[in-house]
Amino acid sequence: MEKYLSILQTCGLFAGIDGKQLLTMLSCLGATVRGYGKNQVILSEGDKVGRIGVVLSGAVQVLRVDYYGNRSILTELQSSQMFGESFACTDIQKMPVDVVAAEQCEVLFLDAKHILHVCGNACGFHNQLIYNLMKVVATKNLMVHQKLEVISKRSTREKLMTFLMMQAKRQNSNRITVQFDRQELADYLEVDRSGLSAEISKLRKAGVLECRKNQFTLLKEYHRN
Amino acid sequence: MEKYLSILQTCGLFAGIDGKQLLTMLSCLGATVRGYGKNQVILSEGDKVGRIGVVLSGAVQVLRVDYYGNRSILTELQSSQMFGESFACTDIQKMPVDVVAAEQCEVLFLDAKHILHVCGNACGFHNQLIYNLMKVVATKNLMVHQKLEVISKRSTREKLMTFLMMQAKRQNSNRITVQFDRQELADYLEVDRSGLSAEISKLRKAGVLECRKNQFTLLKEYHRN
DNA sequence: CTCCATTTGTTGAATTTTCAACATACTAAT
DNA sequence: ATTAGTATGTTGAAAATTCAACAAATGGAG
Repeated sequence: MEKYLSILQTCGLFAGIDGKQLLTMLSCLGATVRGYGKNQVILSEGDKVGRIGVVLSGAVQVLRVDYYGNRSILTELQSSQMFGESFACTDIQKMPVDVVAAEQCEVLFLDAKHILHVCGNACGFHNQLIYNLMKVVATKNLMVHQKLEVISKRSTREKLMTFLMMQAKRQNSNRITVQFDRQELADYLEVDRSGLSAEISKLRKAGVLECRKNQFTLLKEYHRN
Repeated sequence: MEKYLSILQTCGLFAGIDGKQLLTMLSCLGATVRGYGKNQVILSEGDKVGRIGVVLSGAVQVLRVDYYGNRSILTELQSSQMFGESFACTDIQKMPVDVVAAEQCEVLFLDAKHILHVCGNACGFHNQLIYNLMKVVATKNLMVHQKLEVISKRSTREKLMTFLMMQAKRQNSNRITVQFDRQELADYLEVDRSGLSAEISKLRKAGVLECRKNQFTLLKEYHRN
């Protein structure tokens, strides 16, 4: 586990917990590590809720696929980010989403019940852990809200621009590196891929943005119309 | 405060805390109560985050209004439900949404920092409170996910049917009472009101549902096409 | 370098949504 | 009961999205 220590220390769940104690906790929390290849399914919709995942390397996507196979990407998580925690903290039994490897990756799993319910060993950091978990869940909540703000927009153009401006703010730059390819971006924005490409073209011609592959640059203040 | 006791005891934040202790806590948490008339703004986008609201009576709506005045209703909260807690638990400073009285209502406000950070009085229930708060936040997360699932659908019909089936499941009946009027339902589903009305008509003619005012009845198993 | 496979861009037709305007139904108050 | 005001339903035209099919560009593998 030691080789994962540095990445785990940047995980919100373990904030304020030093390395030595973290290692002790891991066994207490039933930690296991597993690797996945690109597109491999990590958790399926309907799976039993109960394990919390921490991305150690690579990236995973949280998504939903409906009856007709329409893929909806909820979020992409990079290393040190968690998944499953929000569901593990509620009373639901089954995962409402899929988690899939966006690329080759390693995932650490923890038993949620060991975090939520104080264990016999009385390891003193439970309160810290629960406090941290709450912050993680709240922050996730904020992320979902942001996604909601994006796809609440009615047109492809507004969705794209809202998304890009949000990313620009987050990355604090007008040059934005998007973690999605076109199809994935369309599946994140809940729009048609070809329509998205067409819209990008228009915005480029209008001088609103530049785009090379998945590198976008916002050129001027965007006023909707 | 005593007259609100029974409603507060059904609030997730105070689960497992008995009435007497609850009353003691309230003053410790800086509780205040205020009433609002219909459509009155309770919190505005941009307001300082920090107070957690509990609906004591009536109902409130959490919504966002964009540049062009398009209203997007995120959720409606009934008595004993909370708002603001997810934002108070993160590091953001400003509310990203509005909270408005859906009807005449009373709201109890608590200071978030008193819940998050142990107070000098060392009231013993802080851990319980934080644990409860985590569950509330996680459950809210689930709600946002459900809304996301609804508006991820591409067409008005799919959005409506997904919403209705979700409500039917929740209310455990094919007869669904929707808490929104048409315009509000449209603003929740992120679609055009008249288009929504037209779609309801079609579904009614197709024998999929009945609808009288805000009472919907699902008539047969719905298979998309 | 060439070839193959994948990704991205383009286009027009079909579908759907939105918009605007109006008709009808409903509610509450006088 | 009448009326004013609001909510809901209907319609056609305009706008936007989706779909399908293909063209162009990209990126690896051999």
